[in-house]
Amino acid sequence: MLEIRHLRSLVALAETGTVSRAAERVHLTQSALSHQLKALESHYGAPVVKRHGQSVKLTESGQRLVALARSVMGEVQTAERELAKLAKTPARTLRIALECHTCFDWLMPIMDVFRKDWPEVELDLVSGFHPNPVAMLADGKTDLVIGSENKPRRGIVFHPLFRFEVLAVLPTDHPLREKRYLSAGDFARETLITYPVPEERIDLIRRVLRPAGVRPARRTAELTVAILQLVASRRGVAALPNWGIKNYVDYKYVVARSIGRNGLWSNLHGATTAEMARQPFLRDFLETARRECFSRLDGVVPVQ
Amino acid sequence: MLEIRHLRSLVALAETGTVSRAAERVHLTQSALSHQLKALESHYGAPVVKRHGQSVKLTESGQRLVALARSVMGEVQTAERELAKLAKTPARTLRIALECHTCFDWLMPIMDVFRKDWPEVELDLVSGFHPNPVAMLADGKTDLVIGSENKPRRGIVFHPLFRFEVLAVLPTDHPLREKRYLSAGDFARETLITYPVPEERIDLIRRVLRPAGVRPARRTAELTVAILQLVASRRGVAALPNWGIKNYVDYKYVVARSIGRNGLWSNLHGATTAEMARQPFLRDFLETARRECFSRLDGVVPVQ
DNA sequence: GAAAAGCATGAATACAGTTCATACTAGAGA
DNA sequence: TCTCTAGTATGAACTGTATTCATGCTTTTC
Repeated sequence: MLEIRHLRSLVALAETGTVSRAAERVHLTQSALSHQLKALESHYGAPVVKRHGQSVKLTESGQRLVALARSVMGEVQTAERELAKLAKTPARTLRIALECHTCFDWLMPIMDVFRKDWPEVELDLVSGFHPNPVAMLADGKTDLVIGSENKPRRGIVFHPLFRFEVLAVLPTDHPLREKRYLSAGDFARETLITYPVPEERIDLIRRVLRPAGVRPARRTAELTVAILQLVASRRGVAALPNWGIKNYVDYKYVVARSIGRNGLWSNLHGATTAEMARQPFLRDFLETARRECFSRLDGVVPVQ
Repeated sequence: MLEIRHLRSLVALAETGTVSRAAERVHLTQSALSHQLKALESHYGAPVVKRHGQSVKLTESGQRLVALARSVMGEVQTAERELAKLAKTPARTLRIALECHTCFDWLMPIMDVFRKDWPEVELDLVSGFHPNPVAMLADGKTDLVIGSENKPRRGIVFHPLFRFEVLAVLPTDHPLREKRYLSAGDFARETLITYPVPEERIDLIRRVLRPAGVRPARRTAELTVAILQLVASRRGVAALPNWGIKNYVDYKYVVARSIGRNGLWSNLHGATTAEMARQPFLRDFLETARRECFSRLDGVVPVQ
């Protein structure tokens, strides 16, 4: 029997193009989603997806179901917004903690969009540095943590947001600009300008430099613009998300290069308690974030 | 998390007005539906139904959900019809066996409506008398049995259709017409005109006359009009569904009286195998039948 | 020709939803 | 006012379905 959960899965499948990623999106294992698809196919007596090399493609039946799903999910969303207003719970708050500094940049416009749909939900940013933001969820200190950490933990749900490339940012006249991509060794004699957070929070250090035994000098700045200003004035190099520096690169204020042959990619997640994950307004927030980020930010792709 | 099954339950609740009957409609126990409602209410933080004496009324939230449900179920239905056409299964057949003779009268127009939505489904009427029609389901001799029998049986699902009153039909000048309602004893000296089926299939005999030890003379006729013609010409009395004789009573061809103080009521069900019950076209057929009967037939009420 | 990434599938498992048993409440009828 | 009936609520036990786990197979990539 067709249920809304099947529709959700199908939409995720249509949007990600593979069973595994779709499964992650709807918090299932690849296996579970595979079984689900099989059940649907035997129920309707028609294939829903077609193997197509590595990925899967929706058949005509599948597309019809996705169309249904989109429409139904839209209606459900609208209805749930209205129900939330009718609910007895008076003022609700969504407290958001950020693990990554740059996220401020895209979060603000998304909060504005969200406020239109859910005026009765109070939005708060939990500021300051926190050694273990995810633990704050369990402690009830925050409701949503946005970051890249993704180690499974009892009672905590990770919602994939998007995937982006971390680029090395150089002064326009820096000699390394000649290389197509930078390697760990290239940073050895540079000063690395970062946000004021511990080393293990900086992808470049944790995933590239430290494994290669490279420890460049470090200097910190609070704001993205401040970091870029330091780079432009040749005080060092930085590693920042592609979407965060696009404008500065376009205007030739700085130049950007990939880190490593395939680039250094990072996945952004939203973490919540299992209970919060059930709240319609939270689901809506995450969906808004994904949708808006894909359309606003350049170089952002679905989580892999 | 909201699922389509919740929406189905809510529609049933809105249409029947009580939890018990709604539960029967969606093949659940009263308890299960009660739990379901509670879960919905705690999920949305708002009551969905309000106790209102014997029955229950939907709250504003409940009504909003029912509106959602109606819309979603309509879309699902449309989509499933289209999927059925895309399915590999070539020609499918719905074989209908009737336990009650009069049912021909309302079934024909419903089959016409159904054919428009599901042109690819072949409709067959399984004719002739069958001692145990429900057993034919298990034997694969038929797909749907319409009748009043309702004893639970492994693998067989009973879908409530509607409830109607069986009225005594008398010649216009019969002395019993003076009574507001007839009792078992009143039939003692009458000839009872029935369809040619065994006694236990005739509600009046099984539920009223036999318990009272009354055994009137019997005479049979195949068609409803033939029975009415016999009654009108004073060859005996009959017991027929209210909706089947309305026109004849309105034109004073015969008169009708209740049987017993509260009338003799009968529930009509459609029985299928559990597997067939899952088929979208079958669900659609039953829904069409219910909808059309309620709007076409006078004196028809939901199953109690 | 490995290695990696992805899907399918049978068996084991977990959990949500259902049933069971029972209590409770409102109304109808004596 | 008391009893009876028809309806709903609820906790505990259970069951069946959906999910995960473990694994094998296929395609792509280097």
